[in-house]
Amino acid sequence: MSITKPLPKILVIVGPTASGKTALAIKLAFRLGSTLLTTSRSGQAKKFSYKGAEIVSADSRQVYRGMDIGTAKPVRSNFQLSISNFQKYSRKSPLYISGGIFHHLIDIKNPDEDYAVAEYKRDAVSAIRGILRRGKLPILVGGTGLYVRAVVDNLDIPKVAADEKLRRRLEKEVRNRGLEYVSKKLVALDPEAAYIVDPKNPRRVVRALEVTLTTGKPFTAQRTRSAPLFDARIIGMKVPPATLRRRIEKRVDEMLRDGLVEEVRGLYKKYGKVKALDAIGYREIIEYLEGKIPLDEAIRQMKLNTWRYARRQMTWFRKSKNIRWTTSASVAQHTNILKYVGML
RNA sequence: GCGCAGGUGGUAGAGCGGCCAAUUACACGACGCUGUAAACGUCGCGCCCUUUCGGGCUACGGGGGUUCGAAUCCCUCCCUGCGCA
Repeated sequence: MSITKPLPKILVIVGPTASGKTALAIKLAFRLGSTLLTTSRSGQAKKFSYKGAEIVSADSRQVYRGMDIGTAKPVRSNFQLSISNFQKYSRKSPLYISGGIFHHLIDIKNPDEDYAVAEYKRDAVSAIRGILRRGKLPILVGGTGLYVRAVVDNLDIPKVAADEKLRRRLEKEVRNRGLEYVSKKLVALDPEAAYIVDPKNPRRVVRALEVTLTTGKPFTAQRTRSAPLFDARIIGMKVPPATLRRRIEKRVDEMLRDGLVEEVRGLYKKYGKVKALDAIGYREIIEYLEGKIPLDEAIRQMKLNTWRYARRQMTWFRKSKNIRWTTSASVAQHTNILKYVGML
């Protein structure tokens, strides 16, 4: 038995859209920061080993610049940083600050750039390590279940980048010879795939084949999981369905008022129908801009699709056994959460 | 008032004598998914019983008929849309 160093703790906040994840994260981060000031002013010893917190976003659409209103990005504040502070943080991309707290992995790509889980995992892990190095608590916040899981469960994503040409070829094969045929082809090359890859899901079958064909090794042997990198303490936001639904509808209305149509018009003009814009709020408004549906119909669909997305998110997180659910975010709850991550 | 077309499950909309608890789509519900993940996919969806197979009950505007058998045919009533008055 070797003595292993305890894993660094991180706080993870998950939950459906519009459940208030980011707001909670900012409050917690802010509280850690202010607690520090109090203790140092009184000259007492530090009560905890972190000097605050920084947020790491786990949101597949907020990574894109310009997709602001429709993704409900936290409002960016123009915070004047002192030179020394600025140098302490990343030089790679401009800092994203909201509510006085640093947010990582927001606005890091243009909508026409590819970005996927593997890249996300790499970036998130490095962001978290940076935060830990600075002696702060990393708070991973997001609704993209796969992204969160990639980091928390330390998934080994096969290092095969998307090969558009190959994908197109395989998709064509699915159309011409049928999905069943292509699925069988996969199983012939990777027998394990028979009970791991859903043979009825073209996208998953194509990806598995993509990995198998380009590496010459079975896909299923490559999607493994390594020992955890962090001691993740996960908080789940639980909101009563009726409340969540109301919030979603209200938020969609606000997005429209804030100029979503103009935002989408600009992005669509500049980038066309790129993958990043295949997102709720953008899809529907594009339909409207193309004259396919009236605006009120686009809004109706946005509300509905957001709601259904929220449902799917809840399904995704529900099955995680180690989530500690919280219904409200009172000060007492904050204290409990911080105790949970060993911050108090 | 006359003529024509209709009234089917949460909605739209098929079925037009037995294979119909009723095609399909949407909504709704449950679930899956390791490089598109706000993506992609699967299952369920009248009620009741049954582990499975299956069985029972109530249903296609109301009522009444024809028939071994009706959502489907006939009569009648009510309602809706269009045309003519």
